[in-house]
Amino acid sequence: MKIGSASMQPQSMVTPCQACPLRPLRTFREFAPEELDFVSHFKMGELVANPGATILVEGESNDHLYTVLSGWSFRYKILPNGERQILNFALPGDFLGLQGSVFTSMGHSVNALTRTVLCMFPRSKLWVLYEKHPELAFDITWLASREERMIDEHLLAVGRRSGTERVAFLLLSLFYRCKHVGMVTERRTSFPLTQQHIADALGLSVVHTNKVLRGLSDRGYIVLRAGTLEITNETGMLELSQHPGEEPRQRPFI
Amino acid sequence: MKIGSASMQPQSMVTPCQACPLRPLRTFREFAPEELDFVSHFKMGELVANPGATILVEGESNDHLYTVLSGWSFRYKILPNGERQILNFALPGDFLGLQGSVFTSMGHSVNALTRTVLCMFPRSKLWVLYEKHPELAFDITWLASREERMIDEHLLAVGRRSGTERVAFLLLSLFYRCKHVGMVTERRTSFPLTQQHIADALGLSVVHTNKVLRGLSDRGYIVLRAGTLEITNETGMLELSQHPGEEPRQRPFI
DNA sequence: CGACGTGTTGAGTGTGATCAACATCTGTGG
DNA sequence: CCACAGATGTTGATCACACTCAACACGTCG
Repeated sequence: MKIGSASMQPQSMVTPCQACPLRPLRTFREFAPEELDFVSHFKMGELVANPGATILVEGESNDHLYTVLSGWSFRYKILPNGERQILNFALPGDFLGLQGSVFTSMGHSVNALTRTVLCMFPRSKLWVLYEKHPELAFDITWLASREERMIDEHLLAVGRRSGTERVAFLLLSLFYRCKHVGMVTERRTSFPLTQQHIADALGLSVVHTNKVLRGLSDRGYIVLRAGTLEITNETGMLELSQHPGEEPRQRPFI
Repeated sequence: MKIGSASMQPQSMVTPCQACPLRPLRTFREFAPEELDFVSHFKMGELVANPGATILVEGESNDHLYTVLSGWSFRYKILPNGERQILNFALPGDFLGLQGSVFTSMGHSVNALTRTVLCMFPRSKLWVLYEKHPELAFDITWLASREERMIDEHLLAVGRRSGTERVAFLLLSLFYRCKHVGMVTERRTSFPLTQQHIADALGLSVVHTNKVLRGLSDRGYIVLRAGTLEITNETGMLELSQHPGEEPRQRPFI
């Protein structure tokens, strides 16, 4: 596997928070002018991670927090015997690296799936944020709670759903998340996961994952090819996977 | 199943925060006098939940936050088809109900396993905490991150470990958590879970869980009976389950 | 061109599920 | 005091979902 690299962009080249392409989306909450002002100073630059690049490493401490600006990445853990469990995927607007700022080290690693651009915030200023901007501190708690909720759902899927249900569940969840950040047009979204990623997220083997995907395609639920996912039978997918439905709207982000 | 009840105790009957039985434990961080003062006003009373009683309900909003003072409880989700997935267990010092205060509703339910006493905090004052006590706000974020870390570990276990490994992993994790809050004497701790609980936490059937437990007993790893768990071969358990070892020291609590 | 990552399919196997029966123990009511 | 119901634990027999192994197709890239 070719491991991509990650590089830091100087402040001058980055998109200023005032022109953030995500904030206008209906999904994200409004910012008061002074909040926007603080965040734009909080942001120290951007990190560009190429496909396959490692953004955060389990066991290491990290001096930065990140918000995904564009691209796909994923959080995962590795067992001593080499087995990988993908814990969650990160899409634009998602927050990464909190554990490494709050504890002495990260409990998981993060890799880029596609070229990923992340806003970098210095851990050293996190405390100022908590002191001076309780609303933003609250937002961080909110985001941590949302992450917890997503893992809870994921754990329920892995623990108590069959292979087919799991795959349908994951695809639907990711589809809805893409939709909320404007990445879906006409029931379709770009979808950079390999079958290995799906398998590692769901606790299945690649071979079985392949057969399940084939089954879903054959029955007309989805079309998955060339890095694109199309949900051709949303109702069917909802029933099949016992999915709770789309995540409600409006959320904060930093 | 006999469903227990939960009842609120008037302020006068409760243990004051100044005399909190948990705070002196080495596991928990020190409090500045003004923090202790705030928290003692933040605490509005205690909730006593009998075994089997429901403390929090998925889908409902809740006006209170809780810290477990004594007893065992567990967080879980139920699938439409009735399957239950236990997400985590809560021990003394653990924080509950954040989701219901931060979102409009809880994403999971919480039930008492034994008689459980919880400190109640009003959601309405959470905002004051964020404004006036950024250190405590940070502690809440810390606790949310810790919960996330525990679920990550749990997800890794359910997704990528075998039945035996999973059971060993869960027992060891709970054992270490008990140890940190002073519930272990001589490699033993009280252990109120039924095999059904273990199965529902690990995504296994009760029957298989029973056989696995038997196997662990027969091979001398554990002794589990009459509500007591003894780890008779800790090294063996660590190897078998590929467990990362005891959680590091000092943590905050509210 | 070959190497490698990815996807596909078939054959055989096994871990863990399901079904079923029974043993304990508890609390409840007759 | 005993009979009974219900929750829990135990064990064996059978079954199936998902795993492993294996081979091959296809694309991209050096």
